[in-house]
Amino acid sequence: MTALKYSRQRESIKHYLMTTDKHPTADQVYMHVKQEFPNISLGTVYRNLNLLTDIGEAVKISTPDGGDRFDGRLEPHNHFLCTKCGRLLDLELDMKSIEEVNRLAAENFDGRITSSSTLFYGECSDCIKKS
Amino acid sequence: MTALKYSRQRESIKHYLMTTDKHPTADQVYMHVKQEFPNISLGTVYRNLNLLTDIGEAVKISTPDGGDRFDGRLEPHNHFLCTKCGRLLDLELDMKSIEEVNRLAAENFDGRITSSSTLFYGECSDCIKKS
DNA sequence: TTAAGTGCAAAGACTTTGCACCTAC
DNA sequence: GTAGGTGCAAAGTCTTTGCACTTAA
Repeated sequence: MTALKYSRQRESIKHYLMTTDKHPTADQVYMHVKQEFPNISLGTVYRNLNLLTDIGEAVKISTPDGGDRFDGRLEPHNHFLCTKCGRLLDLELDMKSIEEVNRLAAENFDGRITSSSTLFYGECSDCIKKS
Repeated sequence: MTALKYSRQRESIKHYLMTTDKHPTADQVYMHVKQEFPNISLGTVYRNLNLLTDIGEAVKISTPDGGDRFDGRLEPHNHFLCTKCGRLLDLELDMKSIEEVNRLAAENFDGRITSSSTLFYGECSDCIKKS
């Protein structure tokens, strides 16, 4: 049982995640928070990202390319990964649809589903324009 | 332009992926194929898993815990990750539902969605029994 | 005061790659 | 014969961790 203590670094990381839609990697978070805390270390960033994820104040998103991405948007939502440029975008799918999908999935499954996350693949509008 | 040449090692890897439902990691594939090819190297396994993935004969699944998992089942389907024991299971969701989800997602999105993969989280039946 | 957090650097886990040799075609 | 594949080991990338120091409470 370990009490959570305030830290300016953690607040800064959390604030960044909550105000960006970039789904940054740990390293991108590090680069950003470094502007405010030039001495912060990557280890601290990782520790805090994992801590925030554990207590439900951030979400970790795994993609098939490269390192994990982090998201400070906490409502259930889904993501789109552009297979051309690697950009990860929020993708709206209303709560009702998400619940419906979970319900459908649960029908023939004997475990307990608590959440789901869909990753859509394709080409983002920027990449479509360029081609 | 690089022509694909037959290799017994690659066939063995592919066969293993097609006949197991274990969603093995690269290392687990290595351990298995090693029984048939004692000298095979982990590098070869990775090279072939990536090759198979590239040509669409295997699917790479990223999860928030540990390394990527590989799947030889090619029809669109989804997965369930037990957050207790880490097991990754196939989870049925009929094609129509998948298409419906993709359609819903595409509605308010200006990119092009080509596929989707949903990862469900929760507790598997074995872990429920034990608790 | 003291448990929790930090910075740093070393270690770990996972994956890729260069190279000399081997094999399908 | 030769482009492609393999085994091996070294290198790369991403992440975690031990430790001495700092800080919130």
